Amino acid sequence: MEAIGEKSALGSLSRPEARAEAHRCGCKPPNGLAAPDCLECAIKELSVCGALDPDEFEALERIGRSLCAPAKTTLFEQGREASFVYNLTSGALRLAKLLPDGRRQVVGFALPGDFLGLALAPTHMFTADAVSPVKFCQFPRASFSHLLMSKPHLLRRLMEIASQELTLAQEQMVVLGQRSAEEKVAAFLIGMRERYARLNGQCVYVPLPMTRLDIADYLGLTVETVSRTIARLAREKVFVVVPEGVRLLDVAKLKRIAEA
Amino acid sequence: MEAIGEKSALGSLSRPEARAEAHRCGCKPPNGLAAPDCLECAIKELSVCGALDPDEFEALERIGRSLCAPAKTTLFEQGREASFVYNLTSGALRLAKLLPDGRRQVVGFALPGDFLGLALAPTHMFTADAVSPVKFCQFPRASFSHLLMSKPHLLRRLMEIASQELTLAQEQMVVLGQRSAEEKVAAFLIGMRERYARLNGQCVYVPLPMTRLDIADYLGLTVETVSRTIARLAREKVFVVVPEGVRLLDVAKLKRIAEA
DNA sequence: CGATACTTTGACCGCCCTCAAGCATCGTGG
DNA sequence: CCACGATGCTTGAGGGCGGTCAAAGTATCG
Repeated sequence: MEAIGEKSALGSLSRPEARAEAHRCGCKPPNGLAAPDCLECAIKELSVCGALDPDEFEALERIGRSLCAPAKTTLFEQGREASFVYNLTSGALRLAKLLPDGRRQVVGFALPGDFLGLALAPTHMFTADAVSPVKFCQFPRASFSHLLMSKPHLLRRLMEIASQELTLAQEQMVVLGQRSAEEKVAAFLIGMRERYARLNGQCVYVPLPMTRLDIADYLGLTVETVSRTIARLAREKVFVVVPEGVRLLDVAKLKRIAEA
Repeated sequence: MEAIGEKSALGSLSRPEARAEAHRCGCKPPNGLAAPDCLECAIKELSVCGALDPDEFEALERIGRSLCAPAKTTLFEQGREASFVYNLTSGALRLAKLLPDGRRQVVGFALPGDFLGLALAPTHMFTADAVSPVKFCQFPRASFSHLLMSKPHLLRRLMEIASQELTLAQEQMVVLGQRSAEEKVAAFLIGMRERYARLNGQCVYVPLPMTRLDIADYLGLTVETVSRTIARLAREKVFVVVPEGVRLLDVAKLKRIAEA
């Protein structure tokens, strides 16, 4: 998985295949290379940007760029220098840590509004791959860090997001450490539903842009167990499996399993 | 487990047994009820306070109190209102989340220098119990939060700690999700060793103030498995079990197992 | 259409959990 | 001082959940 454009205008984007991002992700201008239009941004209230004044938006727009990329693009890789911080505006990312022997732990999925770069570390702590076509804003880490110190509002907001993220990580520890396969899958689906509900409103359709393997590596299970568990829950009429997701039939039952 | 002194000068400390904290924890004045002496604090460089100027120390001292408590004291409980934030200066705490059916996930152990209250949430996300006699500083959450906004240095430092904590939580997800029992125990011991090394300097003796059950609930295992795994590693001469901890014999081997 | 990646299903097995019992340590009270 | 109960730790025997291995089915894309 070589990194193309490490020194290109795109930053450290890379893809296993190659080229032709422009028409594949449908961005105009090609690759969506443009200053972000923060005031028009659909998810700004749900994101870091939510805490900003109009003049602060301008400061952000000046240092940032709006980009897009097709599925399977690697935004950045674990261990590499963290040159940028990111804000996802559309699509979904898989955030994963790789072990030397090939095992993988997915530490989260980023959805629109999510901020990447909370770690403030000089290198990335995990790899971020697009599991669907994505749009996102990209800010040079140094500029962003500098902006932080002059805008206590922004820093405070980032701190709130970091602590929210920490709380979520601790919830996930409970899932990984204490729950059965069925409980894990149920908790995952309820979690995804709630996250999409904040974006699109409550809905019985839960999108699952990631693969079964991604889910398995997120829950500390194998693909087979995830597949079997989903199949069983579908057989028990808790939901039906539809392309790219599930349609919930018995939300109460799913919640009961998840919160067991 | 009733909370004594919810409205007392001590804040929300509670213990299953009762009274007599003064001589049992050996604090003078009784209960260690005193303004903290931040400038004299042994672990200030390793803690939040590390980022402060002398005048900022004074501000902290004004709003805070130095306290101590014997083992098994509950500093605060999951779900209760978070009236205070804390800074541990001595001893160790178990931070745990309880499931409705009695299962428990230990989300971490606090050691001297660790800050509690990063979540910035109105209620506590986990229960904090002393696993050994502890000394700590306590700050009213509102005053502390207010101080934060007037001291960008302090906020920035807290943000760094939060992101460090988040990174650690993601590491722990890898341990919980991907590693075998033996790898979990090894990773735990290496982790504890490193944390104590920052406090006391590198040393082959690793203190384990918590019980086997605490370790098990931290690693997503059972007591029996933890006990058996420790016994096996001891049999293989990786370490010897000593009161309140282990003495490492083969650090390299332990690291090899942990990082597998 | 053929290649590739993803998903599902089945059969088997092993790691870790469960259940049970014995042992060590410690604080308490007679 | 020792008896005791409580708490924590260890060890053994057996079973089950989820992992492993294998193969077939399905969708996607060049």
